[in-house]
Amino acid sequence: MMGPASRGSRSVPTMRDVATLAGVSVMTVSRALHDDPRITDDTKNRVRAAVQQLGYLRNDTARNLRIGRGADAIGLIIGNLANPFYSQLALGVGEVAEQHGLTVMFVNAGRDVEREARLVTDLLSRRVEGIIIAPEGDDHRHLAAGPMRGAPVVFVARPPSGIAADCVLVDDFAGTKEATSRLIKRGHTRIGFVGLPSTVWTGAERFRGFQAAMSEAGLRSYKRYVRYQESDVTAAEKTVRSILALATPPTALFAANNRNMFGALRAASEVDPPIALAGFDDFELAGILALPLIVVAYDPVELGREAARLLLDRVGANAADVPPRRVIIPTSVIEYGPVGGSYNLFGRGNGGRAAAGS
Amino acid sequence: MMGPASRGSRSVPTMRDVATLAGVSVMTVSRALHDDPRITDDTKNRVRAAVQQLGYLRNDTARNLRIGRGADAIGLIIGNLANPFYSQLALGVGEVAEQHGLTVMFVNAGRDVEREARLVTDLLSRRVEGIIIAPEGDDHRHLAAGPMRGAPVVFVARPPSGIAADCVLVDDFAGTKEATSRLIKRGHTRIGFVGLPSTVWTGAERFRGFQAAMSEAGLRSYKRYVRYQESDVTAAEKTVRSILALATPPTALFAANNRNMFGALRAASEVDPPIALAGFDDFELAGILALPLIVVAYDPVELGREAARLLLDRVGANAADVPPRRVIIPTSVIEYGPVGGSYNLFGRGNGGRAAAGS
DNA sequence: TCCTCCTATGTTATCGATAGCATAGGCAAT
DNA sequence: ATTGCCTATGCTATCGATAACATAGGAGGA
Repeated sequence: MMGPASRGSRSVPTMRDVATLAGVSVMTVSRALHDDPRITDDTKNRVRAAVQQLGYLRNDTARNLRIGRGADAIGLIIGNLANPFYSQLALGVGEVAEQHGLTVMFVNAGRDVEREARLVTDLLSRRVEGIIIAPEGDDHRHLAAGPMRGAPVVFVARPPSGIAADCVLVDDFAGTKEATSRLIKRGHTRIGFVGLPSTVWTGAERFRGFQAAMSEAGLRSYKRYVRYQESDVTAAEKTVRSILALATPPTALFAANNRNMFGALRAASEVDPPIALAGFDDFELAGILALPLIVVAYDPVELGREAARLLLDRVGANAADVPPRRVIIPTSVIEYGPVGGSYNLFGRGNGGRAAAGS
Repeated sequence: MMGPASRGSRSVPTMRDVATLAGVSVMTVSRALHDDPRITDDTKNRVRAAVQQLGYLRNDTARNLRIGRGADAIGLIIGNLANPFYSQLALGVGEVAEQHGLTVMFVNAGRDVEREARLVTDLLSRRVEGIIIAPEGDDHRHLAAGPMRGAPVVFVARPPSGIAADCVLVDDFAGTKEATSRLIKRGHTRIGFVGLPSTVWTGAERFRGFQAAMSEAGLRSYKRYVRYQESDVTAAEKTVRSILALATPPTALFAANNRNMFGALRAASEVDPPIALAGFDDFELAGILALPLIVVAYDPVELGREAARLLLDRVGANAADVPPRRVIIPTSVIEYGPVGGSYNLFGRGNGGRAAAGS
């Protein structure tokens, strides 16, 4: 039985323990484990045997402190991981980080700037090499060089405002404009827009793209079909339902992100004939839906990779001289659905045939 | 201009710098920052002013070393974050971790056990408090108490084999059995199964549930409709297409996870009348698809939360005496689509009406 | 007035690993 | 044989923060 000294402390073996067991000094252990050529093979073997026997594992906390490194990690502050955009982004970041022997410390972004600032200082206290962030508001003072203590920061999806920093953006404007134009080309004139809060840069940019396409086509009376809201499927569904209930409903809608698109799809599944939809973010089932569908596609994973690359580029190197860089991830417009012509889609009106096998 | 001494090292201020500026000792700074009641308000203010002026931030690496803690983080080793199952799991883990002031270090699981073992030791070197893992194969020796150096480990989605450890599982068997029974109740007798490799526990369990339902109904000749494969949408699509091309195709299919379900949906969208589908994992657009659809739903976020709870329960406490626990996340079966009756779904045969607004 | 006690602060040792310098022992050269 | 050098290993200080112990100086009691 163990005395009170054992309360919770599993007392991991240290290098000193290895040294004692191997009958050498700690420094010799350190050198042996780094395969220093000055250490005899015989000694190395004794050390390695002791390491095996004790199950010794280097304490990176101590090591990092001594060699002046941080935690060998990068911080990632993003929104809801349940949103595929963010999870794919995280995937890309993790991929590149691993190639550099770094781990990713991820934390969920706060709703408010204050919380976000706390997360930032927390990560900096943990001595991450830098931070990748999809910031919430447009007040980015807590991400300026001062508060960041010189650690690099990369903005994703939204550009820094008021401070100089690298960022990776999606071509929101061009993508939205092109997709909207395609709707117009298909003959739609009454087009609605289910947008994000205009305080979100992405939301503003996408709306700008929408406006540009409409203006160029000479369409001006779309304001009553425009809505802004949070990224929430249920809320979007409600919003779209209200738009569709107007006396003269639009014949097409642009959804500003995948949350809004899903909400729109739910609401649109109730109207006949189906409304045409366009929206930002591709999704897996896009190809099998029986309604005119246009999506603005891009690669969120690549966005994450690029952000990590920009960040790591500044880590270690004296990159303070390099001016802020801005990488734009290109978008492409994909037209799914009936218009493509060759798809064999799920059909309306076969509800009665449901229990096909019965 | 800066001399060569400035190469890359941003030289963050230390507690010593603060002490010097405030005209006190480092210990006084430490106490002041911990709001020790023995320190004069006057001194505290001087210290705080110095902290402000220098932008000092506590070095948690040093602190953790001294107080004998690890990195205040938990390791998360999971499969592809692009799979919503994993990203939601990660969300739940992060949620609970944050409540305990811990961050999550996540790394992508390896394809092979060897890589996985490397990731584990790497995380342990970084002194995480414990590890949550969705292991790849069924050889879990690298996760035994020895290699884990006594750090707790929690298995998610798959139980530990050959070692004692906590785990959180989904009720794969019951969920699959119930969903399959519902298909049978709807009159299907020729039911296929698009499964995972049988080496994956989840895959085996779900197949067992499928078999149980079929046996109970006296259905025995389903073997030719059973396939196993990797979790890949494209591969699943191909597989399902080949099943549907059989002389006597099944009238219903069970897809063992969301990847297979999506592949099945793609393939099934090409046949008429639509095949009935059932599958593991709910998905957002399930409610608007015009085919008989049954899903086994559960909460992956809660699975992550529960795993984190189990892990944290063993951290710090002398929980070595607590025997391994097994938590089962319940499933529920949801029937979507035409059979429900009240849904107004996308319809077949309106392909020509596509450009509705034109 | 002197001595105690308390209070605010300082000193030292420590966490575990590692850089830099120090040293013992062997071998070669003179 | 003695000097000198080289090689394998050891010793000490250090990274930054903190626990444990130490101390100066003032307040209060006799």
